[in-house]
Amino acid sequence: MLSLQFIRKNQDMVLDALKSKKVILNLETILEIDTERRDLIRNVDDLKAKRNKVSQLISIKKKNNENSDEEIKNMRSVSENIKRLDDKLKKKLKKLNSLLLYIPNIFHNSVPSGLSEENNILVREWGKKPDQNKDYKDHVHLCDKLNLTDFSRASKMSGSAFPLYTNLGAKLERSLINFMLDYHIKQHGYSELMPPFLTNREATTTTGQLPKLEDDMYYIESDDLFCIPTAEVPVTNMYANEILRQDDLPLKHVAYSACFRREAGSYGKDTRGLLRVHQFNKVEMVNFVVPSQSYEFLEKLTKDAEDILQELNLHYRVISLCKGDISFAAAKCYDIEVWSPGEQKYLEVSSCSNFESFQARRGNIKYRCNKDQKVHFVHTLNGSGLATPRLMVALLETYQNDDGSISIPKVLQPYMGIDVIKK
RNA sequence: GGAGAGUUGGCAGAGCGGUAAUGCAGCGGAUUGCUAAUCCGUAGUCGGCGAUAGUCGGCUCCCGAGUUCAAAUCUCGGACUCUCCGCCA
Repeated sequence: MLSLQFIRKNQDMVLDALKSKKVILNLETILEIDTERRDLIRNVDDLKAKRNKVSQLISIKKKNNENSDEEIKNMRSVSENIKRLDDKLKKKLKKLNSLLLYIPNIFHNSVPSGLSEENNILVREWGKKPDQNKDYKDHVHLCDKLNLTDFSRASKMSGSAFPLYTNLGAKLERSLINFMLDYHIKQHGYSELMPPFLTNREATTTTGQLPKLEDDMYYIESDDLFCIPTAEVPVTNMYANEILRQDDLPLKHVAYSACFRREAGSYGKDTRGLLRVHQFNKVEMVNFVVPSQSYEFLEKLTKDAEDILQELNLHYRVISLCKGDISFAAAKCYDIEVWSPGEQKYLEVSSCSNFESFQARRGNIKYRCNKDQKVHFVHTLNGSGLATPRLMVALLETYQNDDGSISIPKVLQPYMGIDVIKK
């Protein structure tokens, strides 16, 4: 959410964000309602000031046993007017707020222009593509041969695109999660959380999934709760409606969660195996920081995610998303894509974003500044570190051997207890 | 699912129809000056005027509705926390 004051003063930036993020919304309407709002506030505040003054007077007269019938009579009509205007104001505010929730975040000035994927900028690459002459089997083939997943049986209980990991596949999944958690905690100083996987409407609005993306969420109607699409939702809301101490910042949390996405509208795209699934596991990093430092932390957070791929020795690249590719709530975003030898393409395994004060404003997350003792919104950031399905794809494919077995990377061996998966 | 208790400014805690005591902490200032004491100021938010400093006003005692000239205080509805009972992993 942006402040009305900001919108009033920076209409061009807001229009750019609306256009780039493909949000259809009439800014004029919002500004008109805002003007009406301010007029109403002025009127009703004047009346209330009058009421307060006269009430004071009545109180004094009563104490002195003086008659105040005249004042009381006058105040009756004043109060009626106040009520009328307050109702009107409340309706305006409600309408205004519902519109404001649809305004996307504005861009940081380093975000590349352009509306499509091709305009994303390659920031860096790490490692090398594995030997291009080798005959790489894809992960579906490998999982099948080594009994690591069982999609056809999963469909019996949940339908398509819900993974069922089996045997060493399940253990590998668990190992990846534990390795990543342990690594971020030990090497990067994160504190661990295990959050609820269902969140209410309010919390889901804070992070920006609602109201715009409700169709992409799994929803439990009887309790008005949403299955989280990422641990970002519960973790970011941890400090909702709180004023944090500046000395407590930065707060860096890492959390494992299952993630649920309906992927409405993306049927037929990347449907094979683990490439796009409705439920997956992810280790998520969330930062709460002082505004002046948030872009430093975005770089750091992205490196934290990259470290996992480096430890696993997997080839990847980092790209800076252009205006048209950045999500609704983000001001700037890096995607990390790992190389899949089986697919012969890069797969997104992490998205690291700075939301600046966008989520903080929606969730009312503030801190008290040491210097001036005033209260300001924090900046929130988050990034996957990492999501497992595509990581597993790249891992299995990259580490496959000619005899059909799969070597286990060194860092995972303590978790797996073996160094190779074979038939 | 049933019963009870509670929710007040960063924290603690009074007030129970006349417009938020007090204590502590933090921050700012004053004063005295021997590792401290004392005193003063200091919540958030929205709006008006003002270039800024500032200043004036509104709102805010968990949320919402109601009664009243006036609600932290009374009535109704709801959320959350704690305790007990029931059921269940």
